[in-house]
Amino acid sequence: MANFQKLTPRSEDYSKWYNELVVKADLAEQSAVRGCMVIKPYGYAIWETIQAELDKRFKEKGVKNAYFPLLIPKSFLSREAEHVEGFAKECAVVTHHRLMNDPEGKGVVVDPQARLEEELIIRPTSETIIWNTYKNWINSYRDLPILCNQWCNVMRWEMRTRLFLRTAEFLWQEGHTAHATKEEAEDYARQMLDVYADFAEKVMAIPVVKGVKSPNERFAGALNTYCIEAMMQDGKALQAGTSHFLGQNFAKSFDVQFLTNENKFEYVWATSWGVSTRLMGALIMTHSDDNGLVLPPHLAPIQVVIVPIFRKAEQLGELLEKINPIADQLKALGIRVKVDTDDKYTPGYKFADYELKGVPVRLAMGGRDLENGTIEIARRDTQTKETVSIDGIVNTVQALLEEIQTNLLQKALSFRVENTRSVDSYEEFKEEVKKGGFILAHWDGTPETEQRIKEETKATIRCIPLPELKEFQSEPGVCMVTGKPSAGRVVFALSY
RNA sequence: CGGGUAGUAGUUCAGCCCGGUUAGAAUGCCUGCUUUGGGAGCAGGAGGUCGUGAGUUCGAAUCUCGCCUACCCGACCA
Repeated sequence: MANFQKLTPRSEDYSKWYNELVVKADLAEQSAVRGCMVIKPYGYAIWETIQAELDKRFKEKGVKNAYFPLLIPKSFLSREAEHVEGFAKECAVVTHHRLMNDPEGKGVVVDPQARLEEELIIRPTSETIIWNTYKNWINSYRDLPILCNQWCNVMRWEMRTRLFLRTAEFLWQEGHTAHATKEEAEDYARQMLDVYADFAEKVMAIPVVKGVKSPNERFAGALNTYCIEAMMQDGKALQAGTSHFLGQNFAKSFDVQFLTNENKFEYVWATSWGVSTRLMGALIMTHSDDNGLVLPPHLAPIQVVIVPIFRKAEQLGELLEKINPIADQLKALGIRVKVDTDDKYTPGYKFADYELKGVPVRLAMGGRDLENGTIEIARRDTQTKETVSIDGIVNTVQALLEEIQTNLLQKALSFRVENTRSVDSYEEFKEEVKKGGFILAHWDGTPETEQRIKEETKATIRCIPLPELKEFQSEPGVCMVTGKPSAGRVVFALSY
């Protein structure tokens, strides 16, 4: 047996495990640029599936895709006071437009003559450039609503970065909608949150808590921020998506008014919503184990891998006579199948490798199976395998993929339930927070109290759960810190 | 951005303290033979401006300083 490198176990060092997994499962790697990653083909294939699934759901909500510029005039950012306050510290700025040969012969230097009159900001988010554009698109109530989304990259000059979880440049989608009424905009922001939650649970098998952010955690420039919060295996919370009700803030900053059917001018109501490549991080930290990635079938680039076990080329041919029809039938059902006929690696190597890559179902067939009319079927999520008759294998696999999808969600949900608890005293809270998980506690609703809790325990309010989440509702009580009245428990946790 | 650790072959690392031929190992990679039911074996081969720029020195992977990058702890954030 050769010396192969296993992943650092999660119990030993969770973040080391995460970093190694991302690289070894071939999802992404560091680039030459600080904080910026290269997303490798296998990782990007997962992202493309995420995109495709979300895009389909957006379009069902009437959203159309568009594209706005990467660069934003510096002056735009200062139009909305809170917005600039929120992003100013992490912006990359373009100041020149030309290079020249170094007069001293050391490569190229920035041409000082080529300084821009107004600096351009590499978008950290696109509200400003989009609202500047919407101004030209909107005259009357008949122009509304505008429901646009763009898939793009953004840049936030983060101090400390981690692959997928927090990179200086990341990929995302940002939806920006314009509405005639407050009610319609609020409702739309809420609906998009449902789209995200449904996607997270059905496709990514990640259970999420839908809620609203406390004022401290709200998006810069928003009146209300809805979010979905997920619990990672180490008990920390990860914000998986946000949907903002922006009120008329951006309309006022960019003077976007429309004429109502009563011939009056009114400011437009806005929403914005987004999810990013951070979802990849959520995916990894929700399902994967010490043997590598575990992918929910709905997202797996390869859903089923078939490994023939053979000695000679003739034997491979015999095996393929059985395997190819199975692969074809699976493909006909829309299942993504790979038949691995490579003769360079041994079956053992392949098994370990596909486990590292998170392929949900593995079929293996060798000489014994040929004689017996059987096939070995192994599932990634439970690490179990059995030898079954080749008859009906196609239906078995199809059903198993759905079972794995369901099982992953259930497993993640159970984990969250086990690690969610109510706490009433602040002393107890301080102890419980260290153990990780979600803590449901009463809070007086003030930013001061939240800030104090954050400073003393590092825990933040992840969200105030929506009323529809029955298991998160509670009787009114008193704040665990100040003793002042509290309408209901909110979710506290350490977070990414 | 502050404190700490590190950067040598594709990867993981040894060598550095105490400067001195041609910089090593394992693994991976290539070729051939052999093997294939949980990371096979043998033989041969390719692969490194020692992160980068200065400096000290007759001589630097090794000593000094700057810079870059990664990781950990803070502050900041999706």
